[in-house]
Amino acid sequence: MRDLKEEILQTSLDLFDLHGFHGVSVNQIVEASGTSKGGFYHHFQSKDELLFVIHDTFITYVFKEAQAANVHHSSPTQKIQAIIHSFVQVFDLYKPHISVFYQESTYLKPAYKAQIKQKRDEFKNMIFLVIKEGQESGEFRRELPVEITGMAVLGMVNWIYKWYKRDGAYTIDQIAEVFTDLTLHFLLPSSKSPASMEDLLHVPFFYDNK
Amino acid sequence: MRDLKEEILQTSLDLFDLHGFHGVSVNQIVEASGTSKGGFYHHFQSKDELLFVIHDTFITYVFKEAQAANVHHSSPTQKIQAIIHSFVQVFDLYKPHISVFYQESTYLKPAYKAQIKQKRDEFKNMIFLVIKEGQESGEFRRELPVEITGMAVLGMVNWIYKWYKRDGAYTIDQIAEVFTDLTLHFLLPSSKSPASMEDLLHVPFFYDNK
DNA sequence: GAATAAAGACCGACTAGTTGGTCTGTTTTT
DNA sequence: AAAAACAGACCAACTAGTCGGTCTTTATTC
Repeated sequence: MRDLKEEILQTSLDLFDLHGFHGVSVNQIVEASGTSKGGFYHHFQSKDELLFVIHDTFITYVFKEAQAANVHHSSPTQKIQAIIHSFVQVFDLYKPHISVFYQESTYLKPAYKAQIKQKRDEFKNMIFLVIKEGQESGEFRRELPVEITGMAVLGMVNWIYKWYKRDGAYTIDQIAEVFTDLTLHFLLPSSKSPASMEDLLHVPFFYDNK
Repeated sequence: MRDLKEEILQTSLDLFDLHGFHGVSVNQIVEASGTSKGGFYHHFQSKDELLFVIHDTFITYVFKEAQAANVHHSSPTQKIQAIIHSFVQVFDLYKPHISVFYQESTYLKPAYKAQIKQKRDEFKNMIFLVIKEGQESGEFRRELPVEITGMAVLGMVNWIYKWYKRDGAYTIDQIAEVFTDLTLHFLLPSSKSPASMEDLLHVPFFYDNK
């Protein structure tokens, strides 16, 4: 009656998050999920397929979220704000998936790796496009090279998985707000930046810096 | 006559970079280095020690560089500029080390892991301190929470290892300049930002954006 | 400087344990 | 009754690491 496949996924997700893909054997997964080798291989062709499913679940979600943010807003500033915000939120929702995604993608079999890479690139290009769009409309600083700037944003956000903890000093919302603040500060021309920022950022918890 | 230990290090570094720590067996290392099991275990106590040496080499270097930058400059703005610049350069010098450092640290044995973590934390704290110093002196925006802002900088730079390639579209110097530009743009108060920036950033290759 | 001794560098067959995966059989659901 | 869901003993391949032995370099003595 219980969904064994889901059980295996959750269990292995937690184990991989703790010990890495190669730090966990199929036997360990099987034991921790309260099943058997037979149970495992009934639902997954191989350990590698399990790894792929984890990757795919996550990247598919992120991409759809970004796409929604892209469609529902008109100005590049609003778009990048929405993308960063939803993207950062993901790190609270999908923490274990993400750890696996960024730590273990090396070990994906070529056929799987290619699929993941494609979706990942699409997401990356969406961010690049928004930046370019913003530059062309004159909202964003034209001096910035799109790729480097885009990778800066991606790096800043992606790195969250290395340090974010639910019970840490900052909530995921606070992180999202600061990161959008930082991003807009380097994207928007300095003249525009301070004045119009006040409308966008409702500076919630910042004043506790003594 | 050749330095076998160094040969093993370089070879395994390249192999780990390509296939990950667990994707490469000691036998493969031994074969690719043109030596034997005996040769390997004469120089390294275990495969785990090899992993540690790679980690330690890199983090020790980075920390010393940052420390130097910290001492040789007085103002926080100059410090953060120097730190980012030298830090980004490292990604050209130590690419394989860094891949291993960020991908495989999960697999360090506890005793080794503790050592690395300490050095890594020291480096992180140096960046936090510079930001805090800048806020206290009034150079940097006081609204920003130190930790989140610091992790943004770290993430932005650290992520380089995922995408930088020597024969890519941008040199490591270009990346370093853009990243310091971005960082100063969100650290410095908006009023200061544009005017004083022109002195700091000699905007070299930016005008090729059509 | 030749002879000898000692230490370090290196070799490779071997082992004990673990790994992902299979296969036959049983139970449970449709 | 047939098909899907699961169990668990089993296996071949591979793993990190060992160990007795050899070669090469260095130190010491005559």
